[in-house]
Amino acid sequence: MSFMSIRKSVITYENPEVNEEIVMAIKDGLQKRRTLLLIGNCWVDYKGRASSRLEPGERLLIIKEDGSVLVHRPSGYEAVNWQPPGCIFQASVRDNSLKIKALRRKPRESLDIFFDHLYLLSIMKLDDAGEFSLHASEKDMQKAVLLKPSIIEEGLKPISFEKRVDPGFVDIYAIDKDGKFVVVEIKRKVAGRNAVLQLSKYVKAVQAIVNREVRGVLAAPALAKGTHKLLVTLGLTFKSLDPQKCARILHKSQTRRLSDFFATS
Amino acid sequence: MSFMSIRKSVITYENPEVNEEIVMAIKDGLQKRRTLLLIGNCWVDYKGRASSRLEPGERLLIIKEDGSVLVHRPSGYEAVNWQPPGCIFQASVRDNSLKIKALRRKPRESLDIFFDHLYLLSIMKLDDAGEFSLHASEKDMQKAVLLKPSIIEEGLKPISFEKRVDPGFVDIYAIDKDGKFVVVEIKRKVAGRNAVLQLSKYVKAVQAIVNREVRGVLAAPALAKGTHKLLVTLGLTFKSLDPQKCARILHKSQTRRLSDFFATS
DNA sequence: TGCTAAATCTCGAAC
DNA sequence: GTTCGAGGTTTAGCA
Repeated sequence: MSFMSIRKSVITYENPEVNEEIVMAIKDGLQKRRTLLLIGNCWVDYKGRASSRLEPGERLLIIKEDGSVLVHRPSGYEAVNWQPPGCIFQASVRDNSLKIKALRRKPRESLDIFFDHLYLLSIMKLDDAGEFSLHASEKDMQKAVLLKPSIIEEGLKPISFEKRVDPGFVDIYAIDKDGKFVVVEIKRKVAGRNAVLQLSKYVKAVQAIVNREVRGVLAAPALAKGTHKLLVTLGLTFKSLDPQKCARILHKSQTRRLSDFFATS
Repeated sequence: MSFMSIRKSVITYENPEVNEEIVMAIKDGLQKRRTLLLIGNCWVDYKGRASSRLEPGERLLIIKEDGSVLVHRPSGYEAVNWQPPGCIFQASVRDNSLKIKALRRKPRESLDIFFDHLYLLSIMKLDDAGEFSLHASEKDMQKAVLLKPSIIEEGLKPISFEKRVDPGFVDIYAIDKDGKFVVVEIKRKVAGRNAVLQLSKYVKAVQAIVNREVRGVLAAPALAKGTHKLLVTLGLTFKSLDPQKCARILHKSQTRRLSDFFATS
Protein backbone atom coordinates (compact mmCIF):
# COMPACT_ATOMS: atom_id res chain seq x y z
CA MET A 1 0.00 0.00 0.00
CA SER A 2 1.31 3.43 -0.87
CA PHE A 3 -0.12 6.88 -0.24
CA MET A 4 0.91 9.71 -2.40
CA SER A 5 0.33 13.41 -2.36
CA ILE A 6 1.67 16.44 -4.16
CA ARG A 7 2.11 19.96 -2.90
CA LYS A 8 4.81 22.56 -3.29
CA SER A 9 6.69 20.20 -5.61
CA VAL A 10 7.12 17.69 -2.83
CA ILE A 11 6.16 14.16 -3.79
CA THR A 12 5.88 11.78 -0.88
CA TYR A 13 5.43 8.03 -0.86
CA GLU A 14 4.69 6.48 2.50
CA ASN A 15 5.63 2.87 3.08
CA PRO A 16 6.04 2.18 -0.61
CA GLU A 17 6.64 -1.33 -1.88
CA VAL A 18 10.12 -1.86 -3.23
CA ASN A 19 9.29 -2.46 -6.87
CA GLU A 20 9.88 -1.25 -10.41
CA GLU A 21 7.38 1.54 -9.98
CA ILE A 22 9.30 3.10 -7.09
CA VAL A 23 12.58 2.68 -8.96
CA MET A 24 11.08 4.60 -11.84
CA ALA A 25 10.11 7.41 -9.48
CA ILE A 26 13.62 7.48 -8.06
CA LYS A 27 15.23 7.43 -11.49
CA ASP A 28 12.96 10.26 -12.56
CA GLY A 29 13.90 12.27 -9.50
CA LEU A 30 17.60 11.67 -10.07
CA GLN A 31 17.33 12.58 -13.72
CA LYS A 32 15.47 15.79 -12.91
CA ARG A 33 18.05 16.69 -10.28
CA ARG A 34 15.63 16.66 -7.39
CA THR A 35 16.44 16.23 -3.75
CA LEU A 36 15.61 12.67 -2.68
CA LEU A 37 14.93 11.43 0.79
CA LEU A 38 14.71 7.75 1.60
CA ILE A 39 14.02 6.28 4.99
CA GLY A 40 14.12 2.54 5.49
CA ASN A 41 16.10 -0.53 6.34
CA CYS A 42 19.35 -0.51 4.42
CA TRP A 43 22.93 -1.72 4.18
CA VAL A 44 25.81 0.06 2.52
CA ASP A 45 29.08 -0.84 0.82
CA TYR A 46 31.77 1.67 0.11
CA LYS A 47 34.90 1.18 -1.90
CA GLY A 48 37.41 3.84 -2.83
CA ARG A 49 40.02 5.62 -0.74
CA ALA A 50 39.08 3.09 1.89
CA SER A 51 36.54 0.28 2.06
CA SER A 52 33.64 -0.04 4.43
CA ARG A 53 30.58 -2.07 5.11
CA LEU A 54 27.54 -0.98 7.04
CA GLU A 55 25.36 -3.84 8.21
CA PRO A 56 21.54 -3.57 7.95
CA GLY A 57 19.68 -1.01 10.02
CA GLU A 58 17.16 1.81 9.71
CA ARG A 59 18.63 4.99 8.28
CA LEU A 60 18.05 8.11 6.32
CA LEU A 61 19.44 8.53 2.83
CA ILE A 62 19.70 11.98 1.27
CA ILE A 63 20.57 12.56 -2.35
CA LYS A 64 20.94 16.19 -3.28
CA GLU A 65 20.52 18.12 -6.51
CA ASP A 66 24.24 18.43 -6.98
CA GLY A 67 24.77 14.68 -6.79
CA SER A 68 25.99 14.49 -3.23
CA VAL A 69 24.90 11.61 -1.03
CA LEU A 70 24.50 11.23 2.71
CA VAL A 71 23.64 8.16 4.74
CA HIS A 72 22.68 9.12 8.27
CA ARG A 73 22.20 6.82 11.22
CA PRO A 74 19.69 7.76 13.95
CA SER A 75 22.51 9.18 16.02
CA GLY A 76 25.73 11.03 15.44
CA TYR A 77 26.46 14.33 13.81
CA GLU A 78 28.42 12.87 10.95
CA ALA A 79 27.11 10.80 8.07
CA VAL A 80 28.21 7.16 8.30
CA ASN A 81 28.62 6.95 4.54
CA TRP A 82 28.59 9.67 1.95
CA GLN A 83 29.64 10.82 -1.45
CA PRO A 84 30.65 14.38 -2.39
CA PRO A 85 28.83 16.36 -5.10
CA GLY A 86 29.04 15.24 -8.71
CA CYS A 87 28.08 11.61 -8.49
CA ILE A 88 26.62 9.45 -11.20
CA PHE A 89 23.69 7.34 -10.09
CA GLN A 90 22.19 3.98 -10.89
CA ALA A 91 18.96 2.71 -9.39
CA SER A 92 17.61 -0.80 -9.74
CA VAL A 93 15.55 -3.43 -7.98
CA ARG A 94 16.46 -7.09 -7.56
CA ASP A 95 15.17 -9.74 -5.18
CA ASN A 96 12.77 -7.18 -3.69
CA SER A 97 15.68 -4.98 -2.76
CA LEU A 98 16.38 -1.52 -4.04
CA LYS A 99 19.94 -0.75 -5.03
CA ILE A 100 21.25 2.75 -5.46
CA LYS A 101 24.77 3.13 -6.73
CA ALA A 102 26.58 6.46 -6.48
CA LEU A 103 29.77 6.59 -8.49
CA ARG A 104 32.44 9.23 -8.30
CA ARG A 105 35.47 9.68 -10.56
CA LYS A 106 38.69 11.22 -9.30
CA PRO A 107 39.16 9.71 -6.95
CA ARG A 108 37.23 6.74 -8.23
CA GLU A 109 34.97 5.50 -5.47
CA SER A 110 31.59 3.91 -5.28
CA LEU A 111 28.80 3.76 -2.76
CA ASP A 112 26.20 1.01 -2.97
CA ILE A 113 23.09 1.42 -0.87
CA PHE A 114 20.54 -1.39 -0.58
CA PHE A 115 17.03 -1.10 0.83
CA ASP A 116 14.77 -4.04 1.58
CA HIS A 117 12.14 -1.88 3.25
CA LEU A 118 11.17 1.72 2.61
CA TYR A 119 9.20 3.73 5.15
CA LEU A 120 9.32 6.98 3.29
CA LEU A 121 10.39 8.29 -0.07
CA SER A 122 10.26 12.01 -0.73
CA ILE A 123 11.22 13.66 -3.96
CA MET A 124 11.29 17.42 -3.98
CA LYS A 125 12.62 20.51 -5.64
CA LEU A 126 13.89 22.83 -2.96
CA ASP A 127 14.37 26.49 -3.80
CA ASP A 128 17.09 28.00 -1.72
CA ALA A 129 18.71 31.27 -2.67
CA GLY A 130 19.06 32.51 0.89
CA GLU A 131 22.42 33.97 1.70
CA PHE A 132 24.55 32.44 4.42
CA SER A 133 26.90 34.66 6.36
CA LEU A 134 29.25 34.27 9.26
CA HIS A 135 29.50 37.60 10.99
CA ALA A 136 31.14 39.36 13.87
CA SER A 137 30.21 42.57 15.60
CA GLU A 138 32.61 45.50 15.72
CA LYS A 139 33.31 44.54 19.32
CA ASP A 140 34.21 41.04 18.13
CA MET A 141 36.55 42.49 15.55
CA GLN A 142 38.26 44.48 18.28
CA LYS A 143 38.70 41.38 20.38
CA ALA A 144 40.06 39.51 17.39
CA VAL A 145 42.72 42.16 16.84
CA LEU A 146 43.66 42.00 20.52
CA LEU A 147 43.90 38.23 20.30
CA LYS A 148 45.92 38.28 17.12
CA PRO A 149 47.38 41.72 16.46
CA SER A 150 49.33 40.35 13.50
CA ILE A 151 46.15 40.55 11.43
CA ILE A 152 46.76 44.31 11.47
CA GLU A 153 50.51 44.16 11.10
CA GLU A 154 53.41 42.02 12.20
CA GLY A 155 54.93 42.91 15.55
CA LEU A 156 52.02 45.03 16.78
CA LYS A 157 51.63 44.99 20.58
CA PRO A 158 48.32 46.25 22.03
CA ILE A 159 48.58 48.31 25.19
CA SER A 160 44.92 48.99 25.87
CA PHE A 161 41.50 49.19 24.27
CA GLU A 162 38.51 51.51 24.63
CA LYS A 163 40.98 54.04 25.93
CA ARG A 164 39.39 57.34 26.89
CA VAL A 165 40.83 60.33 25.05
CA ASP A 166 39.54 63.77 24.29
CA PRO A 167 37.03 63.11 21.50
CA GLY A 168 35.83 59.68 22.71
CA PHE A 169 37.26 56.17 22.95
CA VAL A 170 40.21 54.80 21.01
CA ASP A 171 39.43 51.28 19.76
CA ILE A 172 42.93 49.93 20.18
CA TYR A 173 46.05 51.61 21.43
CA ALA A 174 49.29 49.79 20.65
CA ILE A 175 53.01 49.90 19.95
CA ASP A 176 54.38 48.78 16.61
CA LYS A 177 57.49 46.74 15.88
CA ASP A 178 59.60 49.94 15.80
CA GLY A 179 58.32 51.13 19.15
CA LYS A 180 56.00 53.77 17.68
CA PHE A 181 52.57 54.37 19.16
CA VAL A 182 49.66 53.21 17.04
CA VAL A 183 45.97 54.04 17.23
CA VAL A 184 43.73 51.49 15.49
CA GLU A 185 40.19 52.38 14.51
CA ILE A 186 37.96 49.47 13.57
CA LYS A 187 34.87 49.58 11.37
CA ARG A 188 32.61 46.65 10.62
CA LYS A 189 31.50 48.01 7.26
CA VAL A 190 33.11 50.06 4.55
CA ALA A 191 34.96 52.92 6.24
CA GLY A 192 33.98 56.36 4.94
CA ARG A 193 35.02 59.95 5.38
CA ASN A 194 33.75 60.10 8.95
CA ALA A 195 35.82 57.12 10.04
CA VAL A 196 38.96 58.69 8.60
CA LEU A 197 38.32 62.01 10.31
CA GLN A 198 37.48 60.29 13.57
CA LEU A 199 40.75 58.37 13.50
CA SER A 200 42.66 61.53 12.69
CA LYS A 201 41.17 63.25 15.72
CA TYR A 202 42.16 60.35 17.96
CA VAL A 203 45.68 60.33 16.60
CA LYS A 204 46.08 64.06 17.26
CA ALA A 205 44.61 63.70 20.73
CA VAL A 206 47.00 60.92 21.64
CA GLN A 207 49.91 62.79 20.08
CA ALA A 208 49.12 65.73 22.36
CA ILE A 209 49.31 63.45 25.37
CA VAL A 210 52.40 61.38 24.63
CA ASN A 211 54.23 64.16 22.79
CA ARG A 212 55.62 61.63 20.30
CA GLU A 213 54.84 60.39 16.81
CA VAL A 214 51.58 58.43 16.67
CA ARG A 215 50.51 56.32 13.69
CA GLY A 216 46.86 55.88 12.78
CA VAL A 217 45.55 52.68 11.25
CA LEU A 218 42.04 52.33 9.93
CA ALA A 219 40.93 48.68 9.87
CA ALA A 220 37.77 47.85 7.95
CA PRO A 221 36.49 45.51 5.23
CA ALA A 222 37.08 48.27 2.72
CA LEU A 223 37.75 51.95 2.27
CA ALA A 224 35.02 54.05 0.69
CA LYS A 225 35.77 55.48 -2.74
CA GLY A 226 37.41 58.85 -2.64
CA THR A 227 38.50 58.64 0.98
CA HIS A 228 41.93 57.20 0.25
CA LYS A 229 43.32 60.62 -0.64
CA LEU A 230 42.04 62.09 2.61
CA LEU A 231 43.54 59.18 4.52
CA VAL A 232 46.97 59.71 2.98
CA THR A 233 46.80 63.47 3.42
CA LEU A 234 46.20 62.99 7.13
CA GLY A 235 49.15 60.58 7.34
CA LEU A 236 47.00 57.56 8.13
CA THR A 237 47.08 54.04 6.76
CA PHE A 238 44.38 51.53 5.85
CA LYS A 239 44.30 47.82 6.64
CA SER A 240 41.69 45.49 5.18
CA LEU A 241 39.97 43.56 7.96
CA ASP A 242 37.19 41.04 7.37
CA PRO A 243 34.54 40.60 10.10
CA GLN A 244 34.10 36.94 9.25
CA LYS A 245 37.80 36.26 9.58
CA CYS A 246 37.71 38.04 12.92
CA ALA A 247 34.86 35.84 14.08
CA ARG A 248 36.91 32.77 13.35
CA ILE A 249 40.05 34.07 15.08
CA LEU A 250 38.04 35.25 18.02
CA HIS A 251 36.15 32.11 18.87
CA LYS A 252 39.09 29.90 18.05
CA SER A 253 41.00 30.94 21.12
CA GLN A 254 38.02 31.42 23.38
CA THR A 255 39.64 29.75 26.35
CA ARG A 256 42.34 32.38 26.67
CA ARG A 257 41.75 35.64 28.51
CA LEU A 258 42.02 39.03 26.91
CA SER A 259 44.12 40.30 29.82
CA ASP A 260 46.86 37.86 28.85
CA PHE A 261 47.47 39.88 25.75
CA PHE A 262 48.39 43.18 27.33
CA ALA A 263 51.69 44.62 28.18
CA THR A 264 51.32 46.54 31.44
CA SER A 265 51.77 50.07 30.14
CA MET B 1 -4.79 20.76 5.32
CA SER B 2 -2.70 17.94 6.77
CA PHE B 3 -2.52 14.25 5.94
CA MET B 4 -1.25 11.85 8.49
CA SER B 5 -0.41 8.18 8.51
CA ILE B 6 1.33 5.76 10.83
CA ARG B 7 3.33 2.69 10.02
CA LYS B 8 6.55 1.20 11.35
CA SER B 9 6.68 3.94 13.98
CA VAL B 10 7.00 6.60 11.30
CA ILE B 11 4.57 9.47 11.72
CA THR B 12 4.35 11.75 8.73
CA TYR B 13 2.58 15.06 8.35
CA GLU B 14 2.39 16.42 4.84
CA ASN B 15 2.06 20.16 4.36
CA PRO B 16 1.05 20.73 7.96
CA GLU B 17 -0.08 24.13 9.13
CA VAL B 18 2.38 25.81 11.45
CA ASN B 19 0.31 25.86 14.62
CA GLU B 20 0.21 24.73 18.22
CA GLU B 21 -0.85 21.24 17.21
CA ILE B 22 2.27 20.69 15.16
CA VAL B 23 4.45 22.15 17.90
CA MET B 24 2.94 19.64 20.31
CA ALA B 25 3.83 16.83 17.94
CA ILE B 26 7.39 18.12 17.66
CA LYS B 27 7.75 18.55 21.41
CA ASP B 28 6.45 15.04 21.91
CA GLY B 29 8.95 13.70 19.41
CA LEU B 30 11.82 15.56 21.03
CA GLN B 31 10.80 14.42 24.47
CA LYS B 32 10.59 10.79 23.33
CA ARG B 33 13.99 11.07 21.68
CA ARG B 34 12.73 10.39 18.20
CA THR B 35 14.38 11.29 14.94
CA LEU B 36 12.67 14.35 13.46
CA LEU B 37 12.67 15.47 9.88
CA LEU B 38 11.38 18.86 8.82
CA ILE B 39 11.27 20.18 5.31
CA GLY B 40 10.13 23.70 4.65
CA ASN B 41 11.02 27.34 4.27
CA CYS B 42 13.28 28.40 7.09
CA TRP B 43 15.92 30.81 8.34
CA VAL B 44 18.60 30.11 10.89
CA ASP B 45 20.62 32.01 13.45
CA TYR B 46 23.69 30.57 15.09
CA LYS B 47 25.66 32.05 17.94
CA GLY B 48 28.54 30.42 19.74
CA ARG B 49 32.10 29.79 18.66
CA ALA B 50 31.16 31.93 15.70
CA SER B 51 27.96 33.66 14.62
CA SER B 52 26.01 33.13 11.46
CA ARG B 53 22.78 33.96 9.77
CA LEU B 54 21.09 31.95 7.07
CA GLU B 55 18.49 33.90 5.12
CA PRO B 56 15.17 32.23 4.23
CA GLY B 57 15.09 29.30 1.84
CA GLU B 58 13.82 25.74 1.52
CA ARG B 59 15.85 23.24 3.51
CA LEU B 60 15.88 20.03 5.39
CA LEU B 61 16.20 19.92 9.15
CA ILE B 62 17.23 16.73 10.92
CA ILE B 63 17.10 16.30 14.67
CA LYS B 64 18.48 13.00 15.88
CA GLU B 65 17.84 10.86 18.93
CA ASP B 66 21.10 11.92 20.53
CA GLY B 67 20.25 15.58 20.28
CA SER B 68 22.32 16.42 17.24
CA VAL B 69 20.97 18.83 14.65
CA LEU B 70 21.61 19.26 10.96
CA VAL B 71 20.32 21.93 8.59
CA HIS B 72 20.90 20.88 5.00
CA ARG B 73 20.54 23.03 1.92
CA PRO B 74 19.52 21.40 -1.38
CA SER B 75 23.15 21.23 -2.41
CA GLY B 76 26.48 20.67 -0.77
CA TYR B 77 27.90 17.78 1.17
CA GLU B 78 28.13 19.61 4.46
CA ALA B 79 25.34 20.94 6.62
CA VAL B 80 25.05 24.72 6.52
CA ASN B 81 24.20 24.88 10.20
CA TRP B 82 24.41 22.20 12.83
CA GLN B 83 24.74 21.30 16.45
CA PRO B 84 26.66 18.30 17.83
CA PRO B 85 24.96 15.63 19.99
CA GLY B 86 23.65 16.51 23.41
CA CYS B 87 21.50 19.55 22.70
CA ILE B 88 18.59 20.82 24.72
CA PHE B 89 15.57 21.79 22.65
CA GLN B 90 12.78 24.31 22.74
CA ALA B 91 9.93 24.42 20.26
CA SER B 92 7.36 27.17 20.00
CA VAL B 93 5.13 28.96 17.54
CA ARG B 94 4.71 32.71 17.19
CA ASP B 95 3.32 34.86 14.40
CA ASN B 96 2.60 31.70 12.39
CA SER B 97 6.25 30.78 12.53
CA LEU B 98 7.75 27.72 14.17
CA LYS B 99 10.85 28.26 16.23
CA ILE B 100 13.15 25.45 17.26
CA LYS B 101 16.02 26.31 19.56
CA ALA B 102 18.89 23.89 20.05
CA LEU B 103 21.13 24.81 22.96
CA ARG B 104 24.49 23.34 23.78
CA ARG B 105 26.61 23.89 26.87
CA LYS B 106 30.40 23.72 26.75
CA PRO B 107 30.96 25.41 24.57
CA ARG B 108 27.80 27.40 24.99
CA GLU B 109 26.20 27.88 21.62
CA SER B 110 22.71 28.14 20.30
CA LEU B 111 20.99 27.42 17.04
CA ASP B 112 17.63 29.02 16.29
CA ILE B 113 15.68 27.64 13.38
CA PHE B 114 12.50 29.33 12.15
CA PHE B 115 9.95 27.88 9.74
CA ASP B 116 7.11 29.82 8.19
CA HIS B 117 6.10 26.95 5.92
CA LEU B 118 6.37 23.23 6.43
CA TYR B 119 6.15 20.78 3.53
CA LEU B 120 6.88 17.71 5.54
CA LEU B 121 7.28 16.67 9.14
CA SER B 122 8.33 13.13 9.94
CA ILE B 123 8.79 11.77 13.40
CA MET B 124 10.22 8.29 13.66
CA LYS B 125 12.00 5.82 15.83
CA LEU B 126 14.78 4.28 13.81
CA ASP B 127 16.28 1.00 14.98
CA ASP B 128 19.86 0.72 13.92
CA ALA B 129 22.20 -1.76 15.53
CA GLY B 130 24.06 -2.58 12.33
CA GLU B 131 27.80 -2.64 12.68
CA PHE B 132 29.93 -0.29 10.64
CA SER B 133 33.40 -1.41 9.67
CA LEU B 134 36.26 -0.08 7.65
CA HIS B 135 38.24 -3.10 6.58
CA ALA B 136 41.52 -4.13 5.06
CA SER B 137 42.92 -7.47 3.99
CA GLU B 138 46.15 -8.87 5.44
CA LYS B 139 47.84 -7.77 2.24
CA ASP B 140 46.53 -4.27 2.84
CA MET B 141 47.88 -4.32 6.37
CA GLN B 142 51.29 -5.24 5.00
CA LYS B 143 51.16 -2.34 2.56
CA ALA B 144 50.11 -0.02 5.34
CA VAL B 145 53.13 -1.00 7.41
CA LEU B 146 55.38 -0.43 4.42
CA LEU B 147 53.80 2.97 3.86
CA LYS B 148 54.03 3.97 7.50
CA PRO B 149 56.42 1.70 9.42
CA SER B 150 56.05 3.90 12.50
CA ILE B 151 52.74 2.17 13.23
CA ILE B 152 54.92 -0.79 14.28
CA GLU B 153 57.64 1.22 15.97
CA GLU B 154 59.43 4.52 15.58
CA GLY B 155 62.46 4.44 13.31
CA LEU B 156 61.66 1.16 11.58
CA LYS B 157 62.98 0.94 8.03
CA PRO B 158 61.60 -1.82 5.77
CA ILE B 159 64.09 -3.54 3.48
CA SER B 160 61.82 -5.93 1.68
CA PHE B 161 58.54 -7.79 1.90
CA GLU B 162 57.40 -11.29 0.98
CA LYS B 163 61.06 -12.28 1.30
CA ARG B 164 61.69 -15.97 0.60
CA VAL B 165 63.37 -17.81 3.49
CA ASP B 166 63.54 -21.45 4.48
CA PRO B 167 60.05 -22.08 5.90
CA GLY B 168 58.13 -19.71 3.58
CA PHE B 169 57.79 -15.96 3.12
CA VAL B 170 58.62 -13.27 5.65
CA ASP B 171 55.90 -10.61 5.66
CA ILE B 172 58.21 -7.69 6.28
CA TYR B 173 61.95 -7.59 6.68
CA ALA B 174 63.33 -4.40 8.19
CA ILE B 175 65.99 -2.60 10.22
CA ASP B 176 65.08 -0.91 13.49
CA LYS B 177 66.31 2.43 14.84
CA ASP B 178 69.35 0.71 16.42
CA GLY B 179 70.33 -1.03 13.19
CA LYS B 180 69.07 -4.43 14.25
CA PHE B 181 67.29 -6.69 11.79
CA VAL B 182 63.57 -7.13 12.35
CA VAL B 183 61.14 -9.70 11.00
CA VAL B 184 57.51 -8.59 11.15
CA GLU B 185 54.70 -11.12 10.92
CA ILE B 186 51.25 -9.67 10.27
CA LYS B 187 47.92 -11.29 11.13
CA ARG B 188 44.52 -9.88 10.31
CA LYS B 189 42.79 -11.56 13.24
CA VAL B 190 43.79 -12.51 16.75
CA ALA B 191 47.23 -14.10 16.56
CA GLY B 192 47.44 -17.54 18.14
CA ARG B 193 50.06 -20.13 18.95
CA ASN B 194 50.68 -20.94 15.29
CA ALA B 195 51.45 -17.37 14.40
CA VAL B 196 53.99 -17.13 17.23
CA LEU B 197 55.71 -20.35 16.21
CA GLN B 198 55.70 -19.32 12.56
CA LEU B 199 57.35 -16.02 13.40
CA SER B 200 59.92 -17.80 15.57
CA LYS B 201 60.85 -20.06 12.67
CA TYR B 202 61.31 -17.07 10.37
CA VAL B 203 63.46 -15.27 12.91
CA LYS B 204 65.72 -18.32 13.30
CA ALA B 205 65.93 -18.80 9.55
CA VAL B 206 66.95 -15.19 9.00
CA GLN B 207 69.39 -15.36 11.91
CA ALA B 208 71.08 -18.33 10.24
CA ILE B 209 71.51 -16.29 7.08
CA VAL B 210 72.67 -12.95 8.42
CA ASN B 211 74.55 -14.42 11.40
CA ARG B 212 73.41 -11.50 13.57
CA GLU B 213 70.73 -10.77 16.13
CA VAL B 214 67.25 -10.67 14.60
CA ARG B 215 64.18 -9.34 16.39
CA GLY B 216 60.74 -10.79 15.76
CA VAL B 217 57.61 -8.65 15.91
CA LEU B 218 54.12 -10.09 15.72
CA ALA B 219 51.63 -7.49 14.53
CA ALA B 220 47.94 -8.30 14.90
CA PRO B 221 44.71 -6.87 16.34
CA ALA B 222 45.32 -8.94 19.47
CA LEU B 223 47.29 -11.80 20.95
CA ALA B 224 45.37 -14.95 21.86
CA LYS B 225 45.12 -15.78 25.55
CA GLY B 226 47.95 -17.90 26.82
CA THR B 227 50.26 -17.21 23.91
CA HIS B 228 51.99 -14.26 25.50
CA LYS B 229 54.23 -16.48 27.60
CA LEU B 230 55.30 -18.46 24.55
CA LEU B 231 56.00 -15.22 22.72
CA VAL B 232 58.25 -13.93 25.50
CA THR B 233 60.00 -17.26 25.89
CA LEU B 234 60.92 -17.19 22.23
CA GLY B 235 62.24 -13.65 22.56
CA LEU B 236 59.57 -12.12 20.37
CA THR B 237 57.46 -9.01 20.82
CA PHE B 238 53.85 -8.18 20.06
CA LYS B 239 52.49 -5.01 18.50
CA SER B 240 48.78 -4.28 18.32
CA LEU B 241 47.80 -3.50 14.72
CA ASP B 242 44.25 -2.70 13.69
CA PRO B 243 43.16 -3.63 10.14
CA GLN B 244 40.82 -0.64 10.01
CA LYS B 245 43.61 1.73 10.91
CA CYS B 246 45.70 0.13 8.19
CA ALA B 247 42.95 0.69 5.66
CA ARG B 248 42.93 4.38 6.44
CA ILE B 249 46.70 4.75 6.24
CA LEU B 250 46.80 2.75 3.08
CA HIS B 251 44.25 4.61 1.05
CA LYS B 252 45.41 7.96 2.34
CA SER B 253 48.63 7.87 0.44
CA GLN B 254 47.37 6.00 -2.58
CA THR B 255 49.15 8.23 -5.01
CA ARG B 256 52.60 7.28 -3.77
CA ARG B 257 54.37 4.16 -4.93
CA LEU B 258 55.45 1.37 -2.65
CA SER B 259 58.92 1.27 -4.22
CA ASP B 260 59.56 4.77 -2.87
CA PHE B 261 59.59 3.36 0.62
CA PHE B 262 62.48 0.96 0.29
CA ALA B 263 66.11 1.39 1.10
CA THR B 264 68.13 -0.44 -1.55
CA SER B 265 69.58 -3.26 0.58
C1' DT C 1 45.66 21.86 -11.43
C1' DG C 2 47.95 20.90 -7.10
C1' DC C 3 49.34 22.54 -2.44
C1' DT C 4 48.54 24.74 2.07
C1' DA C 5 45.98 26.19 5.90
C1' DA C 6 41.62 26.53 8.41
C1' DA C 7 37.19 24.43 10.24
C1' DT C 8 31.31 26.51 14.68
C1' DC C 9 35.83 21.13 12.14
C1' DT C 10 34.32 16.10 14.64
C1' DC C 11 35.85 12.06 17.00
C1' DG C 12 38.42 9.04 19.57
C1' DA C 13 42.38 7.74 22.37
C1' DA C 14 45.97 8.78 25.56
C1' DC C 15 47.51 11.19 29.53
C1' DG D 1 38.78 16.10 32.73
C1' DT D 2 42.12 17.99 28.84
C1' DT D 3 45.21 17.38 25.00
C1' DC D 4 46.65 15.35 20.85
C1' DG D 5 46.20 13.48 16.35
C1' DA D 6 43.63 11.46 12.53
C1' DG D 7 39.83 11.79 9.11
C1' DG D 8 37.21 8.15 2.98
C1' DT D 9 38.41 14.52 6.63
C1' DT D 10 36.14 18.85 3.57
C1' DT D 11 36.75 23.40 1.91
C1' DA D 12 38.61 27.73 0.63
C1' DG D 13 42.43 30.52 -0.85
C1' DC D 14 46.48 30.80 -4.02
C1' DA D 15 50.57 29.68 -6.88
